[in-house]
Amino acid sequence: GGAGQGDEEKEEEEEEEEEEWRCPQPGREAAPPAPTGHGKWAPARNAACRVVVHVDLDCFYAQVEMVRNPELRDKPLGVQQKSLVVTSNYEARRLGVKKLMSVKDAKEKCPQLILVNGEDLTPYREMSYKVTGLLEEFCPLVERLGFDENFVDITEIVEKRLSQLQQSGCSRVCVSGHVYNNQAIDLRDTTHVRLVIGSQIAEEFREAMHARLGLTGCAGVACNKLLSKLVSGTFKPNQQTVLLPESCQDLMRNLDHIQKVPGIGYKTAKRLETLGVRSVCDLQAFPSAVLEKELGASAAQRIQKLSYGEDDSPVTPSGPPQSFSDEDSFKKCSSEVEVKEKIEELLRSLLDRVSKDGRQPHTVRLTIRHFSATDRWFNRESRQCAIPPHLVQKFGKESSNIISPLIAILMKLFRKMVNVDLPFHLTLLSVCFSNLKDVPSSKKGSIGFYLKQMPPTSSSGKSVQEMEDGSQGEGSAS
DNA sequence: TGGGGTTAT
DNA sequence: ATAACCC
Repeated sequence: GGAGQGDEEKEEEEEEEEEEWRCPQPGREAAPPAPTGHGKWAPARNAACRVVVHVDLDCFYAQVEMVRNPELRDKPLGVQQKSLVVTSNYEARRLGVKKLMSVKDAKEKCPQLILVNGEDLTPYREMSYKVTGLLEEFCPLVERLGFDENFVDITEIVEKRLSQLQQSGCSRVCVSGHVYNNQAIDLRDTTHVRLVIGSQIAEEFREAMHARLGLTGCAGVACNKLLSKLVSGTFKPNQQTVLLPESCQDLMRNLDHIQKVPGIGYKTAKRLETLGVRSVCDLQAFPSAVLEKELGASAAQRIQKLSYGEDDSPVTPSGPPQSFSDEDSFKKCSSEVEVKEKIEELLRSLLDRVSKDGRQPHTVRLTIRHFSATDRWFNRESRQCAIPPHLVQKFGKESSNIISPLIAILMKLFRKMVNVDLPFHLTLLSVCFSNLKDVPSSKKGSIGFYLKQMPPTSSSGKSVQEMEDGSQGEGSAS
């Protein structure tokens, strides 16, 4: 369904920023009290919609630094990685510090700027997962996007509250926060009602984040991920906005460039420009057949639907991370010894993270970037390989010397990419563990595990022997 | 111009 | 293994 196409007749109602609404008068075209399984005669606008919230933390790294050190609260603050200010707080933004500004420019614009180093992402990563975890307490369908954004599919919570409301005969529902375009709410429209309830839940999310974690952020509420994400940015620090379907086209056409559409990145935007497609309107009106020849049928259909605000992609629960990586960039690295030292440093912190996670990676990858005066991106190369099983087993364990065999593997991967007999000039090294698997429960070979986890079966009661058998290959390292 | 992540091909 | 996308 074209979300914004069906312009049903609806009466104008009085509305303000925070509204109160009465239920439909009995006798007028009242919405049937059917949560989802309505009959075939129900008007199309009563079809159940998804309700998706996009939660977007305000200037995340800077906020985390301010939570860690409240003295920074009211001062202009920037988070620095190498020669860049990657994020700043609103005080600094007021004084002209923009996202991803060079330290040089930022200091010129704002000499009082306080800078903290943010190259170690550990505090941000930890806070990020606290936010996701908090949202997961409300509802299991939480998808992460980067460290500072989450999508939550709250359709089920909304349905539950809707039927509670209907059963209790409650006649008032109040929107929380802004309504995009200041559009009038029609409470006879169950989609409106669902989204209004969604706005209340979004408010609860933000209240919980502030009360429990001290964080502020924006939220957008809409019928799909695309729209919720786009609408969350309409009122910016620490506010929320709900999009009603009738304003969908407005939202999409207000985007000044196609690259603002999430899912249309740098490359496709460039290719579309070649075709003369610059605005969202251009993309909507562009002949599908031509677009499919240029981008392939799949991508073409997907992005053209995106241009109409249509997005049926589900909120996919992220769960634990699929990979752990650690990287470092630098001006120059040109000897094998240097490479080995850098790799070892990356490896140490990675192994720490992996062992805290508890799962075992089965793949390791090394990525490098060669120096290039022009075009700093694109020239990354990587090689990966399976981690030999005998090393995989050593992952959760303390003390075992897993680090030197891993360095050996990574140096082999390095030599697959770089002929060390020739001069080289690297500007980045990255190590990534992936293909993470839960450690098989039959092989959790630590003493502590057996002492604590003795299961109810009688056969496992004689585990003193099993413990010694089972720990032969693994526990011996300690 | 950071230091991360994901999915598709 | 790379290329695209996201932050």
